[in-house]
Amino acid sequence: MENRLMNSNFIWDAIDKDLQEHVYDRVHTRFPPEPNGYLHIGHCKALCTNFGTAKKYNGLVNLRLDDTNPEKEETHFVEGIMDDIHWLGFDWNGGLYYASDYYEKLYDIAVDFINRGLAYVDELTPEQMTEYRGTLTEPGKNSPYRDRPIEENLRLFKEMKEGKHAEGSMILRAKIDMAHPNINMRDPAMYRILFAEHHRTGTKWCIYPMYDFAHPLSDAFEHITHSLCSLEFEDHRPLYEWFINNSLHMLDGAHPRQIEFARLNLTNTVMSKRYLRTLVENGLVMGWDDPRMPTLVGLRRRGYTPEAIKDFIDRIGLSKADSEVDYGLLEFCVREDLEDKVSRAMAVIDPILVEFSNWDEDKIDEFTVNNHPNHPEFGTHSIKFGKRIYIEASDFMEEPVKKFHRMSPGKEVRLKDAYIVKCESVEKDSDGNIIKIICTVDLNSRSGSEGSNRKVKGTLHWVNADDCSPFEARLINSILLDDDENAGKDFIERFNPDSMIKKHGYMEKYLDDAKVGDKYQFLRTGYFCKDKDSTDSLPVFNRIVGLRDSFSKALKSNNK
RNA sequence: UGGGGAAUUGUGUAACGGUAGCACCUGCGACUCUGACUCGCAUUGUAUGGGUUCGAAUCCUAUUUCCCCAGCCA
Repeated sequence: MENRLMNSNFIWDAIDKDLQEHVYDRVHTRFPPEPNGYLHIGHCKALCTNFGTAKKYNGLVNLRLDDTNPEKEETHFVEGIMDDIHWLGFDWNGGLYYASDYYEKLYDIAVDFINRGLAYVDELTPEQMTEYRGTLTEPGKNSPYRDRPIEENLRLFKEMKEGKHAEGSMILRAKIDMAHPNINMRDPAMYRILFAEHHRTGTKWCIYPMYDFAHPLSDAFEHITHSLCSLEFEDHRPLYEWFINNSLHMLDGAHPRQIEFARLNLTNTVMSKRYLRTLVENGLVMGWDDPRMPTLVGLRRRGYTPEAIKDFIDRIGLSKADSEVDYGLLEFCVREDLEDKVSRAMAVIDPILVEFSNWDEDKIDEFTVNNHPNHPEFGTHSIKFGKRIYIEASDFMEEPVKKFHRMSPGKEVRLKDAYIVKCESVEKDSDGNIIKIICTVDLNSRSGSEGSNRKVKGTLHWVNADDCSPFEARLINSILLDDDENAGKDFIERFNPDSMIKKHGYMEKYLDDAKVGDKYQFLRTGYFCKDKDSTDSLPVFNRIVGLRDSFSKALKSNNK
């Protein structure tokens, strides 16, 4: 399925050309997440692009944890990232690396830069730095420390490393051009002082390299050929080249090429780590793996499959144009993948009681039903039919709208795999709420018999009231309110209080055997996945995605 | 207002001077013991103005709009 639809894209065109012109004779990519959170669907595009490209060219791909900021990074995120990548079905055949593995090497290169007058220790305060940087339209100006002697730079940088200077008191900067039209080239920081504990190197270091310095050199150390990243790094590319070109004598010939592509945006989805973190930390969701979260662990818990996600990434293509993909495409991919993979079963989410007036109290009929309508190899299971059943409350209307092919007074409807029944009357409580629907069963219409062959408008799913299990259905909606009314509000205020609706319903006994993670299609209501919150007495099922529903769509457009 | 990018149907993406295609969405129909699946049909597009050419989404030119950059984050 991988790369099934992606016939070409501008990156592969560029690589083809590189190979043809012998700029490179192999392809080696890397996926460099920062371990400061869990991977989300947005990372997935970068992930699939780097892993998929390596695979297409029979090349290698490295996993590199870009851990140059000790203040944000944690080991359990590293583990989570590796677990997610494996879950997707990828493996880093080029090896596992950490930017922190290169601290020593990077330090040596930094010293070499100082020796060649390409870097200096600056003692401007952060505020002064900003001021000296200039603006988008005005050039910056040189720091008074810019031309201090090499020996002094060497001594100061060493002292920085030895912890002799306070955080923020000095930094190492590349000496490029304070008047450069590209702000990234105005003497960018290479090292800052941070007395923080690093998840891998502990307190060994108190100076840490910046992304712009560490990343290109890490690529070079690992002999990466194509460094595929997102568009916001496009104007860092000159810097990327600068660091590499000025380190060539310290490298063994490797010269990676950075190519940028547009990142994934999805409708009704926030992908900023900051917001996801806020949701977790404020307890608005149950954790990084909450089924509402666009994280891979969240999508996985909800029931999305790796195949569906990878197919989605293939379908959205790769380009440099900013875009926003309709979430419906992801849902389509999930449905398409699950369609031929999971068994069907019946569960009523919003139950209403139906009683049959012409059915004896103790009479029970039993049916053998297919687990999948198009795949006999999925086997069968049995269901029991008795005097009382539950149907979906929305499948009954006392005064039906037009084209309502469901239950209403005087009309016949088929109960899936059982009988054709007719609604005779309803019982209401003192407030006028329907508490029971009275039906008659057409005894000649038993499923499988000749009498069952006649056509009736609708077929409903149901469960036997005396032979079913209670369960909790979690219906998942958009995690934030994204309508015009909420557009300008703070993220927290935009959290959708109805993002997860819990319903108590009844399911057929067949589903008692489901294990956490098992997926089913609940007939007519959608695909569901058993959640880890399940208990022995109350199984919990997340709705992965609903079925396509042309009836409710038609209803909506009629009402407009 | 500096620099770097991008504009093809509702959405996403192809077409690399020669029939604007594909997928999703949407609509209509067939089928159906899931209003699902499946199948068939259909609608809608080259940001704008000039130019080159037999021929332009593609080349030139002038505009317009949108995105990114002023962390000691990545």
